Amino acid sequence: MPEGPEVEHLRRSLDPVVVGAFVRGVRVARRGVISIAGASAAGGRRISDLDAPLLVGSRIVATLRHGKQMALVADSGRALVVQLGMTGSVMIEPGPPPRGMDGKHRHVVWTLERADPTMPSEFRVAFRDPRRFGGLTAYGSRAELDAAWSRLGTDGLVVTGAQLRRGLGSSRRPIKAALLDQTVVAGVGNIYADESLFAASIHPLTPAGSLSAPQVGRLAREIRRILNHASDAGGSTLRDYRDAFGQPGSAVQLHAAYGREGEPCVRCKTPLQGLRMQARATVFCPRCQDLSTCRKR
DNA sequence: CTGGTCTCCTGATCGC
DNA sequence: TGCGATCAGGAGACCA
Repeated sequence: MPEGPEVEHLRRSLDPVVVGAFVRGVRVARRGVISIAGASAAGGRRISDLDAPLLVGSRIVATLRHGKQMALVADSGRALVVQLGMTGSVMIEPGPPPRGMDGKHRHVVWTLERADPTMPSEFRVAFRDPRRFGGLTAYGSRAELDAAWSRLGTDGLVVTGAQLRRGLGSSRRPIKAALLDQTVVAGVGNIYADESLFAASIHPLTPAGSLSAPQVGRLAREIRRILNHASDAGGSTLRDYRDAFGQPGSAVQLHAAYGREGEPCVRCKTPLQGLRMQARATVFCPRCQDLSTCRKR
């Protein structure tokens, strides 16, 4: 499932193709995936009213990312945020539309054009999301986008110990639940929460506010390291994730905890344990991540 | 305010 | 071979 590293890698693969491109048109197959910031859902809007929010008639000047959200910024000042949810993808389509299953659930398809010898002058960019946990949110200005992103926690690829400590506060909820909260730290999802806690030797059920400053510092360091490493490896492709060119990522090979329940810990060979938290699979090493050693308060 | 649970949604996989 | 049940989970709604 796409988390910060997958979205970052998608952004990197998309950036050189879309920045500088002109948005000639858009086809909206499912209005429900679009929302307009500060307004009601786009469901009742006329399709033509969605042209400007979807950046038609403007040129894309930048791609940005915060946490699991990616934004396309246009020279009109507008910004469009893409959230991939579970199964979302943004794909560049230089040729004919994909057939079969890959051609289904393409909810929004833009036509872009650019003067570039490496691409046809006109190509499509498709937002596809079978399960529809993702969607598009249109912002009228960069300031609105910044305001929305300021309500999220610091991005996980750059989060410091002090910032993470501030985000965790004195909460007694399990540290893993806190890491999944995007207002605490943005971009950490189920996979990288497990990986980070494993790397920092912290049990997922440890009350967040009971961690010592050095423990939180180490956790922040591991989050940064793991998210950046995974981004460079192209993200974790379990099943659905692909970059803008349809390529899977190889970061699954880096996983030491996620998806390895019952397998030996890479550090101490103890079989990894599993539990469910908030209906999410959680894997940890009962020896390396011992709950009893956490600081009591 | 906080933290837990429910809900959305479809494709892959499993058991019979 | 077919088919129903189960599972995957991000994020916001909802509730105690």
